Amino acid sequence: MPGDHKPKTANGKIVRSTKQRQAILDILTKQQSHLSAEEIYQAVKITQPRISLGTVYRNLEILTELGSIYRNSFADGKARYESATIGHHHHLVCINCQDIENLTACPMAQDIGNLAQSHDFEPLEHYFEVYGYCGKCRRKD
Amino acid sequence: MPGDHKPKTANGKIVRSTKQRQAILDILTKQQSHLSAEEIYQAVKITQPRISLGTVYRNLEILTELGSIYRNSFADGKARYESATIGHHHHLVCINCQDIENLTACPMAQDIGNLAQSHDFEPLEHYFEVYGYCGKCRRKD
DNA sequence: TTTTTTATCAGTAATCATTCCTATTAACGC
DNA sequence: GCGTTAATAGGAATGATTACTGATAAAAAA
Ligand SMILES: [Mn+2]
Ligand SMILES: [Mn+2]
Ligand SMILES: [Zn+2]
Ligand SMILES: [Zn+2]
Repeated sequence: MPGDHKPKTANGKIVRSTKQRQAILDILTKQQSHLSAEEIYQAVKITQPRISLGTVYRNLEILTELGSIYRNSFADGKARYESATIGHHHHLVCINCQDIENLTACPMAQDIGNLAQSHDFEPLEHYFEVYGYCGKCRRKD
Repeated sequence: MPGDHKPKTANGKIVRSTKQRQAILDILTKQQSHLSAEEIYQAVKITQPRISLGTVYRNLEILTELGSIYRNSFADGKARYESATIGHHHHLVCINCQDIENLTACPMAQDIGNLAQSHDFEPLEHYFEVYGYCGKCRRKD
């Protein structure tokens, strides 16, 4: 089958299937939340007690490159990961309870998508995050 | 004059006027670029040779709180600061030459602004960044 | 002006997320 | 199974940011 290659990363190396990488992907697929590297590390240790934090970081990078997961960096300066099965979306972040809600609407689908022409810019990726108070926290105040 | 208060931070402390803080604000006002804390530190050392990096960080936090400057955290995980005199805007980031261009258009001014109602969410701040290739780098390729 | 108060300072240590290093392990094509 | 080499565990190193501490200097009070 021409064109049917093994998955490769940007550096050209063939990506092997390992228990550690599969366990990380499983957690993100089942939990459908926005987990930090440390949180993923704690969760995956249940089934893979000997896994190291470095392995978690390396696999999160590979899985992001493969398009299996999304990496999002939020205002607190730490990255959070989620399964890509849900598809492209954005985020509403509560500054009180830290809860992160997905937002299906995308600004690039609107007139802002025209910025490429007017600014001579070729967009590849984009991020849109809204910070504020979620319904629960608003009612507590 | 009722209502004419001294500037205060969130914790209620009066904000004093110091050479160090003024020098940091001057650099961001004159350069009108997106500088990291380290870059600001190097620039301010010219006029304030004894300033410390900790002082730079503390003042960037205070100036952000006062609304005099904007803090933006980009995908590389480090914060960059700019004068707030230009007003609210967003960013086009070139992934080749790292140049950051301002984008006046704002997604919140479009239909996405309605998300507050449909998601029971009270938006306070938001960030929109587009990553891709600027005109210069696109023509080199 | 002189004194008092205390926000801010310089210097430095500590923290936190992330990346790098190296010897060892294990996936997978043959 | 065997050999190649991607991937791993463990730990050290890095880089950005924050916290601590005694000294300094803006405001405020006297
Ligand atoms: Mn999400
Ligand atoms: Mn800007
Ligand atoms: Zn989008
Ligand atoms: Zn906006």
